[in-house]
Amino acid sequence: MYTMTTPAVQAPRGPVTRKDVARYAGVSTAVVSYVVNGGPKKVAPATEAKVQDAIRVLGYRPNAAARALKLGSSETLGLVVPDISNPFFALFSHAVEDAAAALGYALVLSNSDGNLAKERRNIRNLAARQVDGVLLASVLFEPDLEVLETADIPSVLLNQERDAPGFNSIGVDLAAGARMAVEHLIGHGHTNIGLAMGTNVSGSTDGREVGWREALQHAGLPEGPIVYSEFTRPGGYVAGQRLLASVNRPTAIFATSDMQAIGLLRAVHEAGLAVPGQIAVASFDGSVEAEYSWPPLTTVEQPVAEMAEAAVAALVGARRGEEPRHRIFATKLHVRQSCGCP
Amino acid sequence: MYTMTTPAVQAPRGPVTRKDVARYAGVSTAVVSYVVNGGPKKVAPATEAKVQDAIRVLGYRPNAAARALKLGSSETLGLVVPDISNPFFALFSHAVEDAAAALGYALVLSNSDGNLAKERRNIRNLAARQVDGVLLASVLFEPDLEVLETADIPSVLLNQERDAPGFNSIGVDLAAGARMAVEHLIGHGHTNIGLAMGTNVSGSTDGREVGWREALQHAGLPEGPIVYSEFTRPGGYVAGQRLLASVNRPTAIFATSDMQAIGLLRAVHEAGLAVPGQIAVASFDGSVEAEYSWPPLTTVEQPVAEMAEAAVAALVGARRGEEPRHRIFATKLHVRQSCGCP
DNA sequence: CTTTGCTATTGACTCGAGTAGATCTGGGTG
DNA sequence: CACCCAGATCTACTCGAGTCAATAGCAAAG
Repeated sequence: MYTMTTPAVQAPRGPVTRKDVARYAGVSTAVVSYVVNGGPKKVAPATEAKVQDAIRVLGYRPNAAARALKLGSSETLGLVVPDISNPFFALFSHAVEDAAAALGYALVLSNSDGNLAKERRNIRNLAARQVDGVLLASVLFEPDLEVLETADIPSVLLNQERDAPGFNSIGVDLAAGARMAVEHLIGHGHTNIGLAMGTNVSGSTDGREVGWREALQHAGLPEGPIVYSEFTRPGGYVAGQRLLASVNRPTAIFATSDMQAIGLLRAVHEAGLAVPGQIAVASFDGSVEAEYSWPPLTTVEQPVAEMAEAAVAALVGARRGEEPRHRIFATKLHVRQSCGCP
Repeated sequence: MYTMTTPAVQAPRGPVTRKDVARYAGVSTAVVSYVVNGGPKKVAPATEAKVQDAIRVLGYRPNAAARALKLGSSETLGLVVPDISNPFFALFSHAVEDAAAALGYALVLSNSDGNLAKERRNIRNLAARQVDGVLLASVLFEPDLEVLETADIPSVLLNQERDAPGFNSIGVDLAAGARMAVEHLIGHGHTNIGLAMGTNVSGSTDGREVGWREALQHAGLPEGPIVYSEFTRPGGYVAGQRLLASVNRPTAIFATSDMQAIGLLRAVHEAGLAVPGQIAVASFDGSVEAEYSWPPLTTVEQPVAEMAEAAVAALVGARRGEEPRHRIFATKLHVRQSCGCP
C-alpha cells in the first residue's frame, strides 16, 4: 500500500525557530546552533546532514535580533551622508555597501540633508540600534563628535582633513589634487584661472582652495577670480554666471566638485561660450556624471572604492581593539576634454 | 565639611542596561520600561522623574536588538535596488528614507548590481535580519517572488507593471507617460521619431515602447527606428550612435530613461549635430541630472516622493493587516529645451 | 480598628540563539 | 568484565527588554 510520508512533526505556524528545527531533526537546539555556525563543538556528519535537511525543509533562518542580542553585535554599519542623491555620495554609498556586505555587514543609510540637527538625530538613532560602527560624512567640517563619543561606537569621519583624536578618519589630499588639476590647466597655457569654491561651514580654508593658490604661486601667476557657492549643480551655475561676469574673465576655471562643474558648464553654454575653446574647465571628485557631461570633464578622481574599503575595515578593526587611524588617499587626474585635451 | 556626592551605585562598565537604570533609580526594571515606552502601566510622577534622571545620568539607550527580539519587529525597512549610484534610484532611496524616518523606521540599503543571485541573497539577508518590510526594485520584470513569499515579509514591488497577487506594487503609467512625451515631439512637427529603448529581462513589451508606438499610430505616423540597449549612460551612448547611423535618421528621439538620454546626447554632440535643431530629444524619469544636461532635457517626471511615501505606507499598513494594493501613479511632462521649446 | 478598593510597583516569565558544563555513548584497554 | 576515555549530544543559563499576574501600600468607608 502507498502511504504518504508525513513529517514526524507538523510544520510550525509563523516564523521557524531553532527549536522547530531541533524537533524536526530529532536533536537538541544546541546541535542546530553548532551546525548553523560551524559551532564551537563538532557534530557527527550524519547528524549534521539531518539538521541541514530540516533547515532546508522548514526554511529556517536564524533570527538576527536574537543573535545580535546574544553576541552584542548587530553586524550592521550605519552611514550618514548629507544627501544620497548627490552622485558622489551615491557612488560612495555603493562602495561602502559592497565593502560591508563582503564582510557580512548590512548598511543602514540616513540622510542629514545638510542639517546639523538631523545629522545628530540620525547618529543617536543609529546608536540606539546598536550598529557596530558609524561612517559619518558630516555636513560640518568640524562635526559634533560628542554624540559619537558618548554613544561609544566605533566611527569613521569621511572627507575630513582635521585629525580628530580618538576617531578614525578617511580623506583625500585635497590640496595636492587641486594643485594637480590647476597645474594641468596652466600646462594648457592659461594664465587667468578662476576658482568656483564650494562653501562649507568650517572657518578654516578648504584644501582645494589652498591647492589652487599653490599651483598659481608656484607658476608665478596672479590669482584669478574666486566665487564661493554651494557644492551643488545650482551652486556651480551661479558661480559660473558670476565668474563669467567678472571684470577680468578667466580663460579657465577650477571647480571644487563635479556637481559645481556641471552647473558651471550650463552657465557657460548659456553664455554661448565654447568649452574648452573659450573657457577651459577642470573639477574635483571623479563621478560618473563628469564623464557624460558635454564636453566630458577633466576631473580629479577620488579613489572611492579604496576609501570605502578602508573605512569599513577601520570599523571592523575597531571592534577588535585596533587603534584609530587617519588615512589620506592620493587622487588621480582623469584627463578628458573640458580642459582642452583632444 | 564639603563632601563629594557619589551616586549610590557605581556607573557600570560597558553598555548601560535597563537593570542599571533600575538600580540607580531604586526601582524595578519594569518601571523603567514603563517610563521609557509610556508603558502599558502608569507610573507615579515622582518615580518617573527619578527614572528619567537615572536615564540621563547613566546615558541609557534601550538595546534595539533586545527590543526587536521581544517585539518581533526591528522598526527597519529593507530596500533592494539594482544600483544606488543610478541617480534615479538615489533619488528614490532618499525619498524612501525620508518617508521611513518620518514613521520611525530605519532603512537598510542593498544593491543587487543587476545580478539576480545577488538580489536573492540580499532579500534573504534582509529576511534574516527581521526587517519589517522590503521594498524591491527588481532587476527582473518578473522578480523572484518565492523568496519573499517564504520569508513571509510584507513587501512592495517597485516599478512593476504586472499585478503580482498577494504583493503590494507601486509603479507609474509608463505607456501614458511615453505617449505624452512622443506626442509633444510630434507637436514640434517631427514625423520621424526614433526610440532608444532600455532592455529588461522580461519577455513582455515595456510600456514605454507601447506608448511610443501608440502616439505614432494615433498621429498616423510611421514607426521610426528602434534601438535596444541598456538603461544606462553607456547604453544610451551606443543607442545614439546607432540611431544616428540608421538609414532614415530620425529628427527626434525618445529615450526611455534620463541616463540613456544623457549618453545619447553625448553621441549627438560627438557627431556635431545640434540639439534640438537637428535632433530633438525627450526622455523618461525626471531626475535632477536631466535638468543640468546640455541642453536641459525635456523629460517625463515620475512622482518619486509620492511613490516612496505610498510604498512605505503600504508596508506599515501590511503590518496592521491591510490588504496588498497595486498603485499606478500618473507622470508629468517636464518641458525644457531638448525637445525644441525655447 | 477592620475591611474594601484602589493604585503603584514588583517578580517572573518570554522572545530566539550561543555556548559552557554535564551527560551519554560506545569502543578499546587492562 | 569492569574501567576509562574521547567524541557526540543535551541541559540549562544568558543576553536585554516587554508585560502580565501578583503584591504592597494606603486612604476612605464601614
